[in-house]
Amino acid sequence: MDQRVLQATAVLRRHGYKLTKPRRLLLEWFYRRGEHASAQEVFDSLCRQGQEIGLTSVYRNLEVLVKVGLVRQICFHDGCHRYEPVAPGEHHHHLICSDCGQIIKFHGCTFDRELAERLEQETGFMVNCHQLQVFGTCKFCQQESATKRRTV
Amino acid sequence: MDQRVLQATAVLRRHGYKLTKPRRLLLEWFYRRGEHASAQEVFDSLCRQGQEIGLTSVYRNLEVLVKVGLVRQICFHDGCHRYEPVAPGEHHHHLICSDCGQIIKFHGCTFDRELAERLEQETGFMVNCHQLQVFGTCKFCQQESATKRRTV
DNA sequence: ATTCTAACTGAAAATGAGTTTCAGTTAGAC
DNA sequence: GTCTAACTGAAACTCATTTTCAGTTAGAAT
Ligand SMILES: [Mn+2]
Ligand SMILES: [Mn+2]
Ligand SMILES: [Zn+2]
Ligand SMILES: [Zn+2]
Repeated sequence: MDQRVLQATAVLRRHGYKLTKPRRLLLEWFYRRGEHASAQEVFDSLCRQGQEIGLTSVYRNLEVLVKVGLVRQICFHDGCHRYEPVAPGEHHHHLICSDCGQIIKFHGCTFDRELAERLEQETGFMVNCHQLQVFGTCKFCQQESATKRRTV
Repeated sequence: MDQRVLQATAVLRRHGYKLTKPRRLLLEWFYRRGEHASAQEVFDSLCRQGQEIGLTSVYRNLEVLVKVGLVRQICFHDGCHRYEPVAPGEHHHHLICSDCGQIIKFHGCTFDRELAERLEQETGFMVNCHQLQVFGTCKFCQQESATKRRTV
């Protein structure tokens, strides 16, 4: 079994979860396939691979994987939640086109320990993680709307 | 009519929208009531006030207000979209308790023009706005889980 | 290895946020 | 005032996600 899947299994165990077939399939899928997938997309992809898994289990176990910190849930305002594997030591955020929904990831986050500590002191919260979404218009959609303006 | 509603009306007109009763009710509601409300909550609150408006119109016009930039849509991962009025010159983000869902707003964002410009150059996007969510555990939920651990 | 059972699975039904439809109404241009 | 494209709201619909429940399984205990 893949090294990452093995480590993830240990994390599940530590939280009192068994390693079941659906969980293994999800972990393998994320570690070889991808980012920003919806529950339905993961399900469809696994079905196409000929794997046996129920859509209910996909939803249920995505929730488990998010809870133990192996997967991150993100909202891109496109009608469903999307998921991506958490890679230790890696940190990125997303640039989203408000017109077409295209998603680009980027590095170089400006959220720092200083701000986190200030928030903890001022609010009593214990800060755990953060998500940043930058919205804009992609190159293609900019041209698109420029063309339309000229034509009208 | 309230000054802010009047200004907002001008924005709507500029974008080719009429000022209808539902739109006026929504604007008035946001400018005197609040932040982080779901469509259903705005609807319920207006009904309790004895106002006549359909839930369909609430959804439809929240979309319009977001499109013209008078209202912001945010996802707090609690099952529905939430909305808050955009106040020019004001800029804040949110600290969310992963346990109980409590939302605290904070100022002092570290997203800067420099990062925005770097993204624009590297991706060709035109950056418009951004949202930052910081997740953690609130004071109450920290105690809660400490107590539970001791009791078990 | 066999037994045991709490955790787990998946099909089907239910839920609920949000959207679409459509017949009637209205803002506001002329 | 007249006219009509934009708008409204009730009802029907969509579809992501959750719940239910009868049957299965991981893995702890013996
Ligand atoms: Mn990503
Ligand atoms: Mn806010
Ligand atoms: Zn960051
Ligand atoms: Zn900011």
